Amino acid sequence: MPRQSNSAKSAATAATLVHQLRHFIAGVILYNQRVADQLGLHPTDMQSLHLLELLGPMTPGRLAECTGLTTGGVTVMLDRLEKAGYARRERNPDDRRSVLVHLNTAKMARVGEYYGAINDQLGRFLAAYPQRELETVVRFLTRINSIRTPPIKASKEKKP
Amino acid sequence: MPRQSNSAKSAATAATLVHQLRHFIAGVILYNQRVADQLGLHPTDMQSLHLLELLGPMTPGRLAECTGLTTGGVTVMLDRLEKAGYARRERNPDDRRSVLVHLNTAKMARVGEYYGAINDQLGRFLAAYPQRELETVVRFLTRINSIRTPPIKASKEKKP
DNA sequence: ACAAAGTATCTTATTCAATAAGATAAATAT
DNA sequence: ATATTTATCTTATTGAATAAGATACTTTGT
Repeated sequence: MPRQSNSAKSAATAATLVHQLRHFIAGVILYNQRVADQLGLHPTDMQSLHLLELLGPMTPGRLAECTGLTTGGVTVMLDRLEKAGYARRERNPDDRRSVLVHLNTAKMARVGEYYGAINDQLGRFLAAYPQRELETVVRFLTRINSIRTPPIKASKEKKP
Repeated sequence: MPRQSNSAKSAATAATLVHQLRHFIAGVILYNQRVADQLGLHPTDMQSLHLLELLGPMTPGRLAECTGLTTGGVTVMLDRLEKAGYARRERNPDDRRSVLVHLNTAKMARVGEYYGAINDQLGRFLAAYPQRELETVVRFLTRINSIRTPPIKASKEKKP
């Protein structure tokens, strides 16, 4: 067997990494879908709840950007989430045209229970994992998250 | 500042990791949504294309399991994908009730172009990354992917 | 200070993906 | 052989998301 050059080896590692990452993502998307189903929500709703948890209260407009929905779509989604008690609109002190979406933390705790099984498994997995390696992974993720995501236009191709 | 115990430190690392992971996932979901938009597809369609790429040809039934759709939903999605030339149904040699969904690789290459920008960035990022650390990350992802995902029922809560 | 332009959200009519329930056909079990 | 199970498809229906435009507030330019 011919020995690999360092760069070939590194390319192979990168390819494996991408592959494992894609598997991971596919699994997460399916899991989210299942949880959403259980809660009577849509993947889009789940995504919004996650975003609000991660980034804190934000305007419907920003939520539209972060979910890829139109602002009209966000309006009806918020009506839905508000009616079901997941979130509420509060006036934005900085701009009276605007509104801030806040989560209902009690309700979110209930949502969290649906992630309980996977959280437990993940918790045990991580607790048993070598600290040094976890730190390496954290660094990796943090850096990858800081990559400015790319020049994708938010809108559809127009036919000319 | 009080010094942290090792287990406290490890718990903190785990929490950071989960947080970064959630950010990563939210970003990926948004990106997928954007690409789907561009292609005139739905997130569900994208997910199916990804699954078929990752796992190879499979039956509509398995696709239903992996996407969380009903089999009827898969049927119409496949009609859609087939009409648009992304995939085709071929008879399953092992079971004549059944069918295998194959991707159109030429068309998938075109889909890949929409991931071009991010792939380039990711490629450069990974090429510049220390090989040892990438290997650590690959190991991490591989193990996390092998965790048998959890006891979530595929169906909605019934009201009793 | 005022009008014009810009921005943020909401409204409404419409479209079409997804579901639910059941039909069809083939495989497996009794 | 017949019954049961499994795999996909069909059809009617629902409702999420869009597109286009309305409303309300802010900012900018004169």
